[in-house]
Amino acid sequence: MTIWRPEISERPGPRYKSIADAIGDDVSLGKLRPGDQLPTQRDLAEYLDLTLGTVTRAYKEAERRGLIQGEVGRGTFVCAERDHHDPLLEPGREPAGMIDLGLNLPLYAEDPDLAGALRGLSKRRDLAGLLSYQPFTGNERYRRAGVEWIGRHGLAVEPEQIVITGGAQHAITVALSALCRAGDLVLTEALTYPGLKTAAKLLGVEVAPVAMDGEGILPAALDRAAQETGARVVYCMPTLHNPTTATMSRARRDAVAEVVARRQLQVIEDDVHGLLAAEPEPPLAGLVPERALYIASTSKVLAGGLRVAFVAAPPALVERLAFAVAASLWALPALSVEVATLWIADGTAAAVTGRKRSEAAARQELARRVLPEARFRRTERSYFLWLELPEPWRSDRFARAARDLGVVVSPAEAFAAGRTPPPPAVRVSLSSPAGRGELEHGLRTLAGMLERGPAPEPAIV
Amino acid sequence: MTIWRPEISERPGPRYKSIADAIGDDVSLGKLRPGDQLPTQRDLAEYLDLTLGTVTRAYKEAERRGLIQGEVGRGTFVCAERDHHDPLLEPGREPAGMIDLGLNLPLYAEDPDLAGALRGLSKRRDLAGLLSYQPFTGNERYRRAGVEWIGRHGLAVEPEQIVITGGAQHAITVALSALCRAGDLVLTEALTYPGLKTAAKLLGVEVAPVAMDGEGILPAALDRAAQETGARVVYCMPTLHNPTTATMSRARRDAVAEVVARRQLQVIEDDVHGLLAAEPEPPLAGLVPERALYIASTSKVLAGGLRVAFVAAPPALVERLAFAVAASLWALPALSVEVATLWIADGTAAAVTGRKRSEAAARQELARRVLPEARFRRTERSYFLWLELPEPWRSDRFARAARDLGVVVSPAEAFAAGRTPPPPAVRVSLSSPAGRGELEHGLRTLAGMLERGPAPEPAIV
DNA sequence: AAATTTGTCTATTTACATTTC
DNA sequence: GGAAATGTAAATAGACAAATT
Repeated sequence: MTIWRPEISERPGPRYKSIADAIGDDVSLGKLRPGDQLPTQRDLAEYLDLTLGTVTRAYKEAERRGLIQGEVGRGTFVCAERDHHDPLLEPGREPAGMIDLGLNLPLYAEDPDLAGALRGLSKRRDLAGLLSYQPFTGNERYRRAGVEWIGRHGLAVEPEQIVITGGAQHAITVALSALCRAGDLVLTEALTYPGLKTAAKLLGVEVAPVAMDGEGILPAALDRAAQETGARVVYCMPTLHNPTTATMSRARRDAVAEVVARRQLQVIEDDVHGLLAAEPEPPLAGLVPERALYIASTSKVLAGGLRVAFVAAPPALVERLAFAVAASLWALPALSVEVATLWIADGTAAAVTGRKRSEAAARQELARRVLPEARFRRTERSYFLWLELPEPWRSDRFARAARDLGVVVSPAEAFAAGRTPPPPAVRVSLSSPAGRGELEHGLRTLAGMLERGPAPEPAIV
Repeated sequence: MTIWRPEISERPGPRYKSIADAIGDDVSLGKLRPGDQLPTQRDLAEYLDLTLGTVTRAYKEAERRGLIQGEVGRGTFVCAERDHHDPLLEPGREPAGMIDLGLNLPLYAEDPDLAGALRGLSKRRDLAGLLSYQPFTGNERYRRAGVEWIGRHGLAVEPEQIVITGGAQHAITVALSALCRAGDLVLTEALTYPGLKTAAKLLGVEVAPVAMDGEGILPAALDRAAQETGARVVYCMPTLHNPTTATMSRARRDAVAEVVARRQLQVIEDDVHGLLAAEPEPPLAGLVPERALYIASTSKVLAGGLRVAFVAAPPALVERLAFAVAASLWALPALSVEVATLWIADGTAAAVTGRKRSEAAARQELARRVLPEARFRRTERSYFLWLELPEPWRSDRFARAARDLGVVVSPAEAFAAGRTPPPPAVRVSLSSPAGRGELEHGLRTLAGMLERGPAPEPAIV
C-alpha cells in the first residue's frame, strides 16, 4: 500500500482534530491496519500545507485516543487492536492439563476454614449491619484490625491512619489517585508488579523506570530520575519484590528514605509479601512516615478471595484516600471485611500465615533441588522465584517454549516498566499448583529446557 | 495584599513550569491563600516579559495540578483547600439526633435474612472456592444470575455479555474507563448522580451537562451537545432519575435512542432504580443494544452492603470492561457475589424487592400527605423526591436552614453537572430513616419551612 | 561513528468566546 | 446593550533529543 494520506478538506473544526478524526475513521474502515506506518510529521505537514507543530498535535491527539503510537527515530504506527490478552490478567483461562507456574496464587490448599467462620457469623446479633453501607474508611473495629495486621509487618500506626480497600490492587488504584492526577508520572523499579502498570493506565498516569539491583531501587538512580523527570511519587516493593524477589537491606532502606525525604517524594510501599520475609527489615514507611502510603494485604497469607487490604497513611492523606475509595467503590463489602477482621482477631490469620510460610519454604527447598541454584536468588519463603536464563535463551521465547511443553511461566516483558528492555529471565510461581508433585513436574520441565537450550531458530525471524 | 508576583528568575527549566511551581510553592507557604486572585494573564505576561500564550500555559499547568481555577471574564483564583466534605460522601457522619433525609439509603429495615444465607452457605461442599480469585467477569453461574436479574428489568441479554462489578459506583467507574480516556468528555443530565462526577474526577474525565425536563434528557439538546463538544459518551438514568425522579416515556426513549444511533454515541444507562418503577418502560439499552452499557445493581432493592452490580455490554466491549475491573479491583469478593446469586435464584431477592417497593410506596404516600403536592413530581415508589422550593428559598440556604432544625437534605448544588446553576430545589430521601415516624417528623419540619419561608437574611452576606 | 531521520518540547502570534461593568 | 476585560484555543516557528542507518 502506498503512503496513507488523510482527507481533511471536508471536515469542519480545527485541523489537528480533523487529522485525528481521519485517522480514527480510516482505522475503523480498515484503510489503516494495525502496524501500518503513517507519514512522518514533516511529510504530512508539507502535504497538508501546515506546520510541523500542528501535525505533532494531531498525532498526539490520535495517540491519546489510543489509535497510533509514535516512536522517535522510527516513525508513527497504527496500534495493534486493543487486546488485553495479558496472561497475568486471566487467571483460570489456561487450558486444562497445563501446569500453571505463571500466576502468583496464594497456596489455596492452606486457606482457612470458611464454613466455620460463616457458622459463627450466622449466630451474631448485629448481622444486619453487614448488609448496610460501611463508612469508606471502615468502622473503628475494622480499622483496629488493620492496625493489628500492619503491626505484624513491623509498622506501628493508629486507627485513624487506616483506610480499608478491596484488596491490594484496589489499594494501588486508590493510592495512585490520591497522589497523582492524569498526566503525572510515577517512578518504580525497572521491573515492577504488572498491576501497577494496569492501575496507572486506568488513571492516565505515566510510569517511568528506575534502575535496580538485587536489593531493589538504587538510591542514586531514584535521585537522578526524580530530578530529571520532576516526578513526585514512587511506587516500590522493598520486601520480596515482584518479580525479582529483591529485598532491601536496612542500609538500602535508609538510603532510599534519605532520597525520598530530601526530594520530598511520596512513596507507595507495597508490602503484600511482607509476612513471608525471613528476617523482616522495617518498612520504609517507618523511616519516612509523613511521606509514605503503606499497603498490607490479606490476600497472600490469609485468603485471596476475601479482597481486603489495609492502607496506612499520614493523617493528612486519609481523607483523600477515603474519597478515592468512595469514587471507585462507594463502600466495601462488609461481609468480607468482617471475616478478615474475625480471622485476624481470633488467631486464624496467624495460623494460616504460619502454614503458608511453611509450605512456601518447602516449595523453595524443592526448587533448589530441581533447578540450578546459581540461576535464581535464594529466598526462604517467597511464593515465586526469578529464574535467570542462560544464553542464548530470551525471556519471551523461553516462556513460549515452556508453554509448548505444558508449563506456564511469566516472561520478563510482563514486568518491564516504561521502555525497560526485558532481561533474559522469567518469573516462576511456586505457589500456584495445588500440590508439590505437580510443581516438581513443572520445575523439572524448566530444568530440562535450561540444560538443553533453545531449539534452533528458523532462518528468517 | 498587593497583587501577587511570581519569582521565577532563579528557577531552572521551562518558564511555564517555573510559574506553575512558583504558584505551588507560594500556596504551600501561605503566601497565596484560597480565594486570592492571581494577576491576569496579560498582566503577568507583561511583567515577566513573556507572551500571553506562555502565561496561559503556565496557568493551565497550575490548574491541572489543582492549584488554581480560571474563570473567563473574572480572573484566575487560588482554589479552596481540597476538602471533600461532600455530605453525600459521608454516610453515618451526621451527628446523632439528626433526621437524615440526605442519603439515598435502601430501606435497611426490609433487608433479607443474612443469618439464614450464611448457615446455608456454611454447609456447602464447594465453599473453599469462595476464598480463591474469581475470573474478572464472574463465573458462568454468577453471570447467569446477572442475566436473570437484568431480565427482571426488562432487558434480555446473554451470559457472555455480563460483567460483574463491586456495586453500581464501581460499575460506573469501570464503564467510564472502558469508554473514555483522561481528558475525554461525558455528557449527562444537567442534574446528575453525584457518584458520576466523583468517578469522572477519579479518571480525569470531564462532565458536561445536557438540558433536561420532567422526562430526563432532551433529545434535541443531546444532539446539539454531541455536535458542539464532539463527546462520544452519555451517562443517564432514564428511570427514576436521581435526583429529580424524572422518568423517560417510551416516546422519549425512542427519541434519545435515535440521537444516540445517529451520532454514534455510547450510552451508560444507569438503571439502579429500575425495579422501583411503577410501569416500567423498556431500557434504552434494548433500543440501541450495540451502543449501551446497562447497569443494574442489587444495592437498592436487595441489600446495599453486598456491593454487587451487573453490567450488560455489547460483546465487543466485554473484554475492555473486564480489564477495567482487573485494573481497579483485580477480582471480586466471591462471598458477596455468591450471596447475591443465591438470593436471586431462591426467591429472596424477589420477596425483598416486593417489601421494599411496598414500603417505598407507603412513604411516598406519607410525603404526599405532609408536603404540598404541587412542589414535587408524584411517583409511586421512588426512594426520594425532588422538592421544588417556593421563592425566595434557594437550595443551599434551605439545606442549611433544615440542618439547623435537625433535618438533613441534599441541596441541588450536589447534583449540578458542569456549571449548571443549581435550581431552587432539594432532594429529600424517604428511604433513609429507619421508621416512618422519624420520616414524618422530618417531613413536617420541611413543610413548616416551606410555609414560613426563610428567616430574613443578615444585611451583609 | 557521524549524519540523518524522526518525534518532542517550548514559546509565540493571532483569533475567539465569555463574562463583567 | 455595547465596550472592555479576561480566559481559551489553534496554528506557527525554531530549538532539542532520541533512534536509525
